[in-house]
Amino acid sequence: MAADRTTTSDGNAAHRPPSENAVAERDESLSEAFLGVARRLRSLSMQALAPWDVSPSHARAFAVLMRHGPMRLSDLSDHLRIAPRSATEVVDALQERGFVARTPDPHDRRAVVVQLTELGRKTGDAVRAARATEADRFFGQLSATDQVVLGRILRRLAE
Amino acid sequence: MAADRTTTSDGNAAHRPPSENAVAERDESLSEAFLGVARRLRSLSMQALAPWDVSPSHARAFAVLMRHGPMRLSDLSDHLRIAPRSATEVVDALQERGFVARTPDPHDRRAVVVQLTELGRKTGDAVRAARATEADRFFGQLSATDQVVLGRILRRLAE
DNA sequence: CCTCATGATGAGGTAACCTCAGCATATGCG
DNA sequence: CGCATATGCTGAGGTTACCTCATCATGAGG
Repeated sequence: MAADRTTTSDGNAAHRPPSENAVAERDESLSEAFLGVARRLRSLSMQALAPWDVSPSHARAFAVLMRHGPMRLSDLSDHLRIAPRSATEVVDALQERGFVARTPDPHDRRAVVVQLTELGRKTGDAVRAARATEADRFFGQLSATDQVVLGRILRRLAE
Repeated sequence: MAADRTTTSDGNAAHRPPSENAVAERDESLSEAFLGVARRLRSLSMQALAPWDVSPSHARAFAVLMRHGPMRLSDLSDHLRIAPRSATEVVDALQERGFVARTPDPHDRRAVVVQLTELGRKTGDAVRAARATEADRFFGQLSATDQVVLGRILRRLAE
């Protein structure tokens, strides 16, 4: 079903148009606020990546593969911090779209090495650019200092 | 299926135990870092709320109803910033567990008013406490100043 | 050699959303 | 008043992004 974008007409919901009047809470807990912003960010990312039929989690895999080159599926799952089974799914999606190829690991016949195809590299660059632009728009609402601070805070919260 | 917690044994994954060695990226983009932290936060929240068989999104609805009292389903969806259809689902779940009741709106026979039951109020308090504790543990990694700053940043990013 | 660990994947499940249709009721207007 | 249109909720069905458990092949150690 690869690039079957029958349902990708306008993506899904893009951003919330529930009833015009976004009442929304003012006094949320930090957790709620954080999750809320994350939801919004994910939605915007999906929009930004839609032209390549790529989702945020696909983009994460792209980033890892572009940064570190070919690697075993299990290594990819470690980098992404997801279960190996879930990495299989991401790779399936990327492979369907022709962005990566599975090749057997010469040192371990159980293992599979995932690597970007030529198309994958090109698309990966475009995706990276799109994400950067999108992030600029989103986090650009903050002062430069706040962006730095946020980065530091996030790094700490990620353990 | 209400409180069918057959699959709720240990929740799901709680936190990532993919392969011991969490390689994980160091130089992520702000977006990736943000989404990553959100994923972790959601997972921790789910654990914290599991004893009441309540999910993070249910907890959000709880919070709104406790803060503003009974309201129409569509108003709830506005507060939660989700589509009305999605609010129906949240209310279904809460009703199955006996936490809320649907009553007809006396002024508009199409509308449904959602309100907490006695059990809902009690559970809501417990849930609120649990969330607070959990948030303290999570955001407690940050200095008091950073927590304030983060709050401000989030509020801005939420528009 | 035989047991046990490990890599990937099939099967099936959850959470949290969404859209589109359809139905009932409300409402404005000629 | 009568009807077209708008609004409120929900059934049906779909997506993303994860997960566990079971299975199968292969690697490694005693």
